[in-house]
Amino acid sequence: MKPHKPEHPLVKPSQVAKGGSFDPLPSLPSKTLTSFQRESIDLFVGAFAVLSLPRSLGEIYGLLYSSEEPLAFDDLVTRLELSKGSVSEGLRVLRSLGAVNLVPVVGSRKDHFIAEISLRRLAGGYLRDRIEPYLKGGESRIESLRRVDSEDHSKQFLENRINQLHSWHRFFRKVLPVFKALAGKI
Amino acid sequence: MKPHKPEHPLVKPSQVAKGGSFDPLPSLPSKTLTSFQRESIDLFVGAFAVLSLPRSLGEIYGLLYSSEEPLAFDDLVTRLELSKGSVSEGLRVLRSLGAVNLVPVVGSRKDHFIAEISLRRLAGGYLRDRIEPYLKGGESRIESLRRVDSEDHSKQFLENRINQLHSWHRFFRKVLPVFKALAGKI
DNA sequence: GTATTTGTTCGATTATTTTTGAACAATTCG
DNA sequence: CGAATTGTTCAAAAATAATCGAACAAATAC
Repeated sequence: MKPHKPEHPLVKPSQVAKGGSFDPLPSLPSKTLTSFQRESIDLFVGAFAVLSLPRSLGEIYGLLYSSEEPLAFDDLVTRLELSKGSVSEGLRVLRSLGAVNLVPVVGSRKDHFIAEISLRRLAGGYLRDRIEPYLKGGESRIESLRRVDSEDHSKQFLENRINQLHSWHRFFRKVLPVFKALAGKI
Repeated sequence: MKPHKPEHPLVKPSQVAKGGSFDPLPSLPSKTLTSFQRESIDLFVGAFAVLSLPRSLGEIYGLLYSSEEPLAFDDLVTRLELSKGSVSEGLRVLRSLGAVNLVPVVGSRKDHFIAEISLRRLAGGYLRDRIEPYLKGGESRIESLRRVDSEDHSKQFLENRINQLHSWHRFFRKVLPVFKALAGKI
């Protein structure tokens, strides 16, 4: 059956890669930010959205990335106009991903943060936390498929599918390290 | 400052790569499904979750993947116990991603669907729809950063950052095709 | 010790996404 | 032409996720 109406959006707004279209983002905090910082935040909010990571993470990373000096917790709260809760949580996740590092600043007892700028480490953290755990468990899952008996399926079909799953699995296990290695060259 | 309490989950449930842990998924439809189908659905729901794609998409793809014959719209509705709306929308997205194909079935006027099983096409569709648009626009965005004047930033710092963004951008533009090509070899 | 600063926690609120279901449109059947 | 089948649409509900903010804890300062 044909569609009643011609078209319809394909991806959800938060995942839309707003690339060339410079349509105004849902209003970014502007006060006390340089235009470089504003544009960077914008850029990273978009990049994080591609990975389905929340906007606040993109804002925090973007501001740190575009700041010459380490920023304190409090700077993030005031400049991004985020709540302390969001910043605390955001930093926790970013740090666990290895995207943000805590640095000591002499003469201050506040924590200070800088953006990790090694692509290798950025990509590595993301893959480690978000992709690899799934791949890791996949092995045994696929193996357990071999142990289901045919029921309604032809032996042939089952074997083809399971073999394919295996080879997909091997593929990703092989390619991720290659990807990381390449990222290390940047 | 140190955390008050030791730990806390790191990623949201929907993104958790439930790998080795065979904890029961939030209840899957079981009626009329073979155990191979149930396990496959489970597997793909997890894989789709890694990409932050909704559970219903994983279920639909998983069932098609593990079905020997093409399935009609209606089969999906009844076997997965999803609403017609969800299946319609799910198929629309999966088709647009190139993950599901419409096939003719003689003697039936219903639409019938099969899973795309070429990794090359699967990955290609995802990258094309979700990643490439962002990369595409990135070019001009980064270029426009060059035109902001220094304000508070040192010339040096700005240049470093912008050059790095450029090289990241080049990296991804180069690596994605390589990835696709590799996926084509499977 | 008491106060202040700094950051975390967590329940509540808001925002977003996903799913449902009923109305509707298109197509084929008789 | 109706009637039946097949699938789409879209508003509303449900589910999930993100953010806020007040209460709290830890560490240092005084």
